[in-house]
Formats: sequence, C-alpha cells, structure tokens
Amino acid sequence: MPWRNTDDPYRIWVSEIMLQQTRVDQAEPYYQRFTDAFPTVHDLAEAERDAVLQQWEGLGYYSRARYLHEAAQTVVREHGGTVPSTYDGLKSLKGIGPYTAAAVASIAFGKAHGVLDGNVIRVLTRVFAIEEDSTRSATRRRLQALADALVDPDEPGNANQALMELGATVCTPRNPACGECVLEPVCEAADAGHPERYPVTPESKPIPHHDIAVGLVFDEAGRLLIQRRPDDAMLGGLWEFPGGKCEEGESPDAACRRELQEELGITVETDALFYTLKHAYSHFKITLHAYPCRIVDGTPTPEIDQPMQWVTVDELADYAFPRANRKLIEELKRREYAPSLFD
DNA sequence: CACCCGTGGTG
DNA sequence: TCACCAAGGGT
Repeated sequence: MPWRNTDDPYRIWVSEIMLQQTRVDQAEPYYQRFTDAFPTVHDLAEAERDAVLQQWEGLGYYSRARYLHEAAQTVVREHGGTVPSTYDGLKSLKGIGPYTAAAVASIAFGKAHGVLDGNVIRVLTRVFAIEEDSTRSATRRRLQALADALVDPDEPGNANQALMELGATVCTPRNPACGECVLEPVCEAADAGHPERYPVTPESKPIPHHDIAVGLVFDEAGRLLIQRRPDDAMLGGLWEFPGGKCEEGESPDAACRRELQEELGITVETDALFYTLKHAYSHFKITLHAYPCRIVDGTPTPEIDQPMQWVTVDELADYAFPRANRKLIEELKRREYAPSLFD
C-alpha cells in the first residue's frame, strides 16, 4: 500500500473514509491533497467547513467530509486530540461504521477485527457458497463472524488488506481469475463452476430521470449568483447555480424562470440555452439545462439555510461545487463567456 | 429495515 | 450505451 505509507491513525482514518464506496485510484490524489491541507486532526478540527468541502470536491458522498470534520472536532474536544484505539471508541465517531472501525482498529492499532467490505463479502460468499441475500442484517452478522474468525491475530491489518486486495484484483465481480486464486482449492463456488453468481443480492429498482433547469444569473458587473445547499440536503453544504426540476410538460426555460421566482423572489428573463449536460447520481439521472438570466424585477432573497453570493467567474474556484455544476463552470471558462443580456 | 447519498471505471 | 459496482454510513 505505497500510497498510504503511514502509521498515523489520523491519516489511516482519513484514507478509510475516502475509500468508502470509492476505488483506491480515485481516492489517492484526494488523500495527498487533503492530508497536505490538514496534516493533523487538530488542523482538520480547526478548519472551516467550506475549506474541508473544497478539498473533498469531486469525491462524492459529501456527508463523509462533513462527518469527518465533525468527528475530528469530537476527537480534539473529547479525546484530547488522540484518535480512539478501540473498535467501540472509533465506531462512536460520526461517519465511522462497522467497516471503518474494524479497518482503523486493525491497521492502525493491530486489533483483531475482521473488515467486511464489498470485496470481503464477495470472497466469503463465494468460498462458503452463501445463498442468502448478502444485504440482509442476518447475513451480515454471519459474514462478520466469519471475517472476525478468519483474520490473522498476529497481523490483522495486513490480513484484512490482503483479503480486500484479493477481492479487488482476483475475486472480481465478473470473470474472476479462479485459476490464480490461492483460495480456489477451498472455494465452494469455484468448485461448482459458478463464482459470479455470488454474492446474492435483491433486484435493483429502475433509476428515474429528471430534467433540471438552472439559471446563470448575471448582474451588470458580470458577476454570477450562486447559492449554498442546505446541510441536510443531497450535496449538502455545496454551492450551486439556482434552479430546480422541470414539471411534467414544462419547458426548461419556463422551469428556470419559475424556480428563480419561487426560490429567490426574482423575475428573470432568460437568454438562449447556454449548455445542456447529462449526469448520473447514485439513485437518479438528470439532464441539466442552463440559461443565462437577467433580473428584471425583485431583489434575490434566499431562504436562511441557503445563503447566496455574487461572484466573478474566477472566484468560482474558491467554492465547492458538485460535478455537474463544475462542468458548467468549465464550459463558461472554455468559451470565455460574457453575457449579452445587458447590451 | 428501507431508503438516501456522488463519482468514475468497467464489461 | 448502459447497468453495475466500488476499502459504507446515517437516518
């Protein structure tokens, strides 16, 4: 694990949070940047929330960043700045669940807890030909007991990481390389010739699609109006261009004008469509339609939990945006766009 | 327990 | 192109 060459429990903790639902290759540059910006748990605890989210921008699942920040403050306030060394102590922190508690306890502190991530679940359900729905809690308990029993108590951190590595590189979801697998002689699924059938999971539901309209609201100085999303919302704490969902049969530019009227109390006129892009979130897909806008009546008045800001295109770099909005910003810069609305 | 939460790689 | 999935956790 050359990219995480450290014994520092804080850094191991940060990396394990980043690795939740995220591949090593994707997390690695973020880990370097993040630990440069916040080298110790004290630095993270004292940082501004916006600065933390800015470091996290692009990694997704932004609640991880908010919880990590909150947990760092808990460690400083209640644990004297020392990361807890036990499974229970770790798990009591915000954002640390069964996986991360076991990972940090074993890797940073040598405690014999088995980790149960997607890789380990795949390996174990194959080796033991577990037919039960692997997402059910009863099955999870059985798998956790297996992981705990199998972990090498002499070097639990290495044992855990080796099992995850096996799952990531050999015992893959499709086309597993059973011929190269050290567990092949004892694997029931390989013996039966159908390893890819495990783990058994319920059918996934269809993913809905929405059309979203956003306004690139310019003032006469050429600044843009941005708004911060509420903490408890999806993409909580990130900034965005104001807008919202198109209703059934509603055109995107009409939806844009309606949303800005409803959310900010302003009447705008829209220019020609600036850009359209498609984007996929974890549980739905969108097509985003962006319209340059000019305020013709009213003064923008946001809700208290959704503060707004007028910024230049260059200043957009100083705020954390979700990926879809960042693509819009890249397009603004690429075209060196200037609104013609005030000509 | 069911549902919610991002993004990028992959076959 | 598109569904699947990744070093999951909170509510």
